[in-house]
Amino acid sequence: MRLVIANCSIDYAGRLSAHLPLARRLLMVKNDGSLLVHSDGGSYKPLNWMSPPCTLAVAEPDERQREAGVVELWKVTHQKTADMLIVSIHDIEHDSRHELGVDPGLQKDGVEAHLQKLLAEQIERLGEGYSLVRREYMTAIGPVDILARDGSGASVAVELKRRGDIDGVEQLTRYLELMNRDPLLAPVTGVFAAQEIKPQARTLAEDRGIRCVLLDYDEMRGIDDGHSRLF
Amino acid sequence: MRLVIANCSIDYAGRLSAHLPLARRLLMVKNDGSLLVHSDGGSYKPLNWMSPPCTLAVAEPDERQREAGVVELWKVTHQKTADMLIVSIHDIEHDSRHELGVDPGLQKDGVEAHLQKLLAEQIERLGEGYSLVRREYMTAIGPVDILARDGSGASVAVELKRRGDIDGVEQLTRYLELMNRDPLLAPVTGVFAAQEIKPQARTLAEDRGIRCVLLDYDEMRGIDDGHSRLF
DNA sequence: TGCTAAATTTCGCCG
DNA sequence: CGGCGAAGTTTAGCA
Repeated sequence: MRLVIANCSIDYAGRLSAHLPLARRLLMVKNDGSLLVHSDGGSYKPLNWMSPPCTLAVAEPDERQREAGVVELWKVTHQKTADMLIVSIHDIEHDSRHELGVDPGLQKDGVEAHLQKLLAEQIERLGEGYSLVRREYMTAIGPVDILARDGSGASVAVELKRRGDIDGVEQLTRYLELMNRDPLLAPVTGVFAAQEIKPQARTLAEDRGIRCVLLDYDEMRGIDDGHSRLF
Repeated sequence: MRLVIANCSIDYAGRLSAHLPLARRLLMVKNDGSLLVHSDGGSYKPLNWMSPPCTLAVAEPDERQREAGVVELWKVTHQKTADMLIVSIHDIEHDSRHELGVDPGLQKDGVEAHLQKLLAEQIERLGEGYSLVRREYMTAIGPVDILARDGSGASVAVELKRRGDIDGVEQLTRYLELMNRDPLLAPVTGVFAAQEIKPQARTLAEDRGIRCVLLDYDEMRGIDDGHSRLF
């Protein structure tokens, strides 16, 4: 990600035409080439933007533009739609680059995060003698929703979903493969827990020795009594 | 605006509950206290955010959090809705502040910016002998949409709107008052041009000696033939 | 992959 | 200021 604070004016031509007069703004260039133009107010919506897939090209300002004070021209063009965003930069106050990596992404929820908390508290739902190690157990490829131990003390990795789909099984499989290479954890077994598990996902999971557990959200919330919160 | 690049995890509790696992992200704190959390991909929508009006408070992590690697805690709370966003910062890579000032705002348009270009090209629509001086003529209180000269060489300030309302007349009035104090420009007359002019706006404009001109977008575009673009 | 409907929607217009 | 509807909508779920 590249962050630029600059005096700039902006023209957009695409599904509509729009213009931003000269002012100091934040230009956020994401790794995929997409651009967001933010002011110091308003909501989360940028003043203007270009969605991926798109490419940013830096052009030389022509003489007329240079006379007008333009020192750099950015042309951001969309691959398919031919939308174009032109940033006329007059003055750069700040310019920095940062490696952010791929984001693990939002665990959104009217349910899922809560479900995770509930299952952590009611870990015995997975079986007699189960105990919680921790939620969001970090691995090199991302956090495992819940790490637990079964009655015999063996590690159990739990993948939690509201709707249990193939993707979730694949995800858990990757975690298990990685964790079973760690002698301190191995052997690690897997539990795929969800409110609803698609037949395909169940078949795949059981074929890989992953146990499927259906969770009753209302019942779990009933026990929890709803008094507790995330904080 | 404050820009922070940090390793952080984020919890949101409000209209829903959501969690962002630990990862490197951009935290954008706007002047109104609102917060945007961006990753290096996706669209213009942040991973998470808090809309204004809200306040950001920095808290000390407790012992358990400190052990988990949290060096700073941000609590962003919404004034009315009691929504809360908690940013657990593990590591700050970058932290900078920037004064951006108030943004003049987007001149959006399926029409207006295009209309401005078209009228600039077809300035004779305002009357015999009219000539364009320039679009976006800058004044101390903002840019006048179009500055032109009439057949006699007198300055004409044009305010352009899609829907001509009282506000537009007031705006043009302010420009006219300012410009008429400039001996190089004065006397400056005003033209209020729009696709549609509200009766109240027309009355006010004509009362102030401002001429109203109705623009036919399709007709103007027809003459322009659609071959030209903003660039 | 294409559609359908919700969104922590945001934004603008109209009363 | 509240309601209604569109958005360069975006996003998520489902066939």
